[in-house]
Amino acid sequence: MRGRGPRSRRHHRGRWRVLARVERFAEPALLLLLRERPAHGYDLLERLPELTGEGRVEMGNLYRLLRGLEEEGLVSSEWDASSAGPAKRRYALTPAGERLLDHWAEALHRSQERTARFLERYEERR
Amino acid sequence: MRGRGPRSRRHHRGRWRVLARVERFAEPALLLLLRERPAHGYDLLERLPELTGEGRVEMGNLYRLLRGLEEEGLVSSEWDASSAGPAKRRYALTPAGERLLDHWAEALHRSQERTARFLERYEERR
DNA sequence: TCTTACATGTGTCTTTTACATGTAGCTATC
DNA sequence: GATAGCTACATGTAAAAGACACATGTAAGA
Repeated sequence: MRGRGPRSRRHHRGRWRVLARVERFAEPALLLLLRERPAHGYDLLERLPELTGEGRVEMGNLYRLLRGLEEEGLVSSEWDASSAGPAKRRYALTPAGERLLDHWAEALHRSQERTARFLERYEERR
Repeated sequence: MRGRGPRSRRHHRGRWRVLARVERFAEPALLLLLRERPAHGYDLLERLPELTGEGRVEMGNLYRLLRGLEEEGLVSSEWDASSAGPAKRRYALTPAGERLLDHWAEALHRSQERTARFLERYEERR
C-alpha cells in the first residue's frame, strides 16, 4: 500500500495546514492570463500567484502544461527573439483554448456552489 | 515522460468536461458528516454525494481514508454487531477531528475567495 | 439455491503535483 | 576575459492523490 493516509500532507513538508486547492487550477489560471494578453512562460510564472495565491505553480510543471496545451491546440506559440535576453517562447490563446476557459469558468462556478453548500452546512451546527 | 499533458482527462474515459473539484474534498466531507452523527462506512458512502455532488467517492479509497484518519486520532471506531446484517464499523469524530474540520472550513473559505476573484476577473472582459 | 443488497476491504495502475537538476544566453563587474 | 547572477526553457523522477477492478463474507428474499 502506498497512500498511507493523510499523514504526509501535514508532517513532511512542514505546516499543519490544509490548502483546499482546486484540482489542476493552474490550467484555467494560465488560460485566463493568456486571454488577457499573450505572454511567455517565465512571465506567466510570475503572474500566476495573482490567481493561485498561496498555491504556487512549479516552473517545471508549468512548461510541461504549456506544451501539453499546445499539443491539443488550446494555445499556440512561437519563438520571440525580438526582445533582449534569452529567446522566449510567446504563447497565445486559440479559439479552442478560449472555449476550454469557458468550460472551466462554468465548472468553477459549480464548485463555488458545492463549497458554499458545504460551508453553510458546516456553520449550521457549529 | 509519463504525464503527457491534459489529454487523458478528456479522451480516455469519455466526457470532455472539466470538474474543478477541490483536492481531497472527501476528507472534510467525511468529517462533517461524522460531526453530524456517528456512522459506518457504507452509510457515509451513500450520504457523501449530498456534499460532493457529481464527484463520487470511490468505496475503496473511502475505507482507506477512514482508517488513515483513525491512525491519526481524527476519528475513532468500534465494531457494531448490534444491528442486523454484516458487522459494521461505526466511526465517530474525535476532538482532534473536529479541529481539523475547522481548519478545512477556513481553507475552503479562502478557496472560495480565490475562485471568486478568478471568476470576477474572467467576467471582466468576457 | 440463487440472486441481490449490505458491508468492509486489498491490489494496482494512472494522473497530478512536488522536488531536484540541467542547459544556455545575456549582463554587469572585477 | 573570467565569473557571477539573472532570465528563460526544459527534463527526470519521486511522492501523493485518485480511479478502477476485484475479493470476501453476511443476510434477506425470490
